[in-house]
Amino acid sequence: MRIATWNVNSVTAREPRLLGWLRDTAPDVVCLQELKVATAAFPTAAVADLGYEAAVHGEGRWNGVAVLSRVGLADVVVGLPGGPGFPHQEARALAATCGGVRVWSVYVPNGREPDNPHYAYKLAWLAALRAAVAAELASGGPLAVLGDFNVAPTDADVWDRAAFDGSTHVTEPERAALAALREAGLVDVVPRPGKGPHPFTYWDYRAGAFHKDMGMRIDLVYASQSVATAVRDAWVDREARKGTGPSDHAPVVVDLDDDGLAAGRP
DNA sequence: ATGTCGTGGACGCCACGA
Repeated sequence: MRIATWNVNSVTAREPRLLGWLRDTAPDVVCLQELKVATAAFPTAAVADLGYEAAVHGEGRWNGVAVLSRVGLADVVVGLPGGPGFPHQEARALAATCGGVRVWSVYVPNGREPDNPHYAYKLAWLAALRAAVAAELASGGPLAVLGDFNVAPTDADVWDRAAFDGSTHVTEPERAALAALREAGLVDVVPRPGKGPHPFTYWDYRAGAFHKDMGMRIDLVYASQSVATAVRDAWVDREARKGTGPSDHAPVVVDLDDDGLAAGRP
């Protein structure tokens, strides 16, 4: 089974590239973030033509998450149970069971600046995610949380640590929130590097950041032990960041061994 | 370091978020 995550930065603007990427990459399950469309405006028919069912949680101008699957899509939960609002609940999480794996698509709040109320919201949101994940892990089934976490887990996950002094994405409390997810039972499935030493997944549109590899690894795959042990390969699809009209994020693709996955099921 | 995107409101640009 091939699973992936991609922050598309507007599914409307990215629709041609998304459809082409689905054809070329043929993932079984894809988690999408930053749809920037209302649920009704998601290109459901276009992805259905490629064989994908879609569970969509949109909200207009910002946010928005989805799970696309061609291996079944059941028990959809929209939103983060017990999650905080800013001030209202935003479209930042959606869960579904696909091919026997519980899959979450998450778009963690950005945080803006460490002294911004959005930063406290980010930490509260991550705490709620941990609680929701712990509840899911109690069932013992395979689980994978994929998405834009807006946190670089280590200093090696940003192009220049010094450039992030005083910024979000690298602070100790944000990293502690990721550590808490790992302590709850999830494993950070780190993709192998592409060009350059770091498996970055995001590069700013400005200043030629992509070509200078001034990136960050903030799109993460956090998998339960049974899923992590089934990982055959994981990589960043840098091709999707190239050319005309890319998202500022590249997809992360993970191949799972189906036998290993089956063996890990209770 | 802040150079670019994307969106939507009232435009032919601006504010905002990332």
